[in-house]
Amino acid sequence: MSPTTEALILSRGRATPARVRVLDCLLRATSALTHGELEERLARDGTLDRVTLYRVLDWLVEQGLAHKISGEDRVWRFNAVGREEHGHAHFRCTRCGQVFCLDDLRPSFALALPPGYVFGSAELTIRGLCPACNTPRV
Amino acid sequence: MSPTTEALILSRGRATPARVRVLDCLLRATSALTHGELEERLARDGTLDRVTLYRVLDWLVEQGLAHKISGEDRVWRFNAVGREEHGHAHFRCTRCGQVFCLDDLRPSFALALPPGYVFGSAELTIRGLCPACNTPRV
DNA sequence: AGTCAACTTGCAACCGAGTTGCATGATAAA
DNA sequence: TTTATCATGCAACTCGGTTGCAAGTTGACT
Ligand SMILES: [Mn+2]
Ligand SMILES: [Mn+2]
Ligand SMILES: [Zn+2]
Ligand SMILES: [Zn+2]
Repeated sequence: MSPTTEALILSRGRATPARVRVLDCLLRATSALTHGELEERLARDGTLDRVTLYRVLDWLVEQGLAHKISGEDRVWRFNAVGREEHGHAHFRCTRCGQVFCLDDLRPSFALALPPGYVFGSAELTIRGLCPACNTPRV
Repeated sequence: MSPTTEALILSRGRATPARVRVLDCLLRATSALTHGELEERLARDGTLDRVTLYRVLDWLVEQGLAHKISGEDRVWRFNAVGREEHGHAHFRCTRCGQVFCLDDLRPSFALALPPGYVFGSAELTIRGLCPACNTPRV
């Protein structure tokens, strides 16, 4: 819909309606979305096949326009990738289950791996309460 | 089998053959094991129902004798818990897929959460090459 | 424009890790 | 020994995700 979304996709391949709709939805979201959540939101303005949605998501990840987060509920969550490559720090709310990307939180760890291990990359997940779930009781 | 394993379980409940066999297998393992890997290893000395294995694993986790690790392949991996509560730092080999617990690696992060978020716990996963996969080419 | 290969979509069937219901077996307390 | 509680085995099920294939769309090249 929005021209920026379409331009983003065009820079990587064919800007099909499905791709534009999905990326648009991801860009608008404030937290990472599951396939099911996307399906629900997209259904509000037309139909989109389950499998097509899976394939569009895979394609977006492949193209670096989105990334997917694995969680404890065996469900992938997807998030549009901003201009900057982030440090993959994520926040999982233990109350509502939502997952937020902490884009500008680049954690610094001091770690010494046991001998023989070769460091590749690190992924940090914080568990706790998100702002919405952290409302003081009335 | 080993008396220590049986004692460990007895301290938490009934030491059934299935529980002893499973925990014994976990204690002997050098990396975290999937349900499938356990099934395979346990099959070598007798039969054990798939569902029973799932339930035994749940029970061990519930009792604090094991803990489970979620990964990118949507498969739980289980690991016996030593005496000390570890800091949940894990190493996932990007070549062989094995997951190792870095028990004595207690990473220190410097992180500042955005306002509104309440810190609960942190989980750190390192990706890279495990010692076995890091053999220099001959 | 017209042709054709490459890509995209939809549908149905499938996969596999994990779960549930229920009947049967073992165990421990009363 | 009776009885309630817990553990096991089997079948059927759930559910997120994948695969095969036929039909539709796109775009490059005559
Ligand atoms: Mn992220
Ligand atoms: Mn661990
Ligand atoms: Zn929340
Ligand atoms: Zn390895």
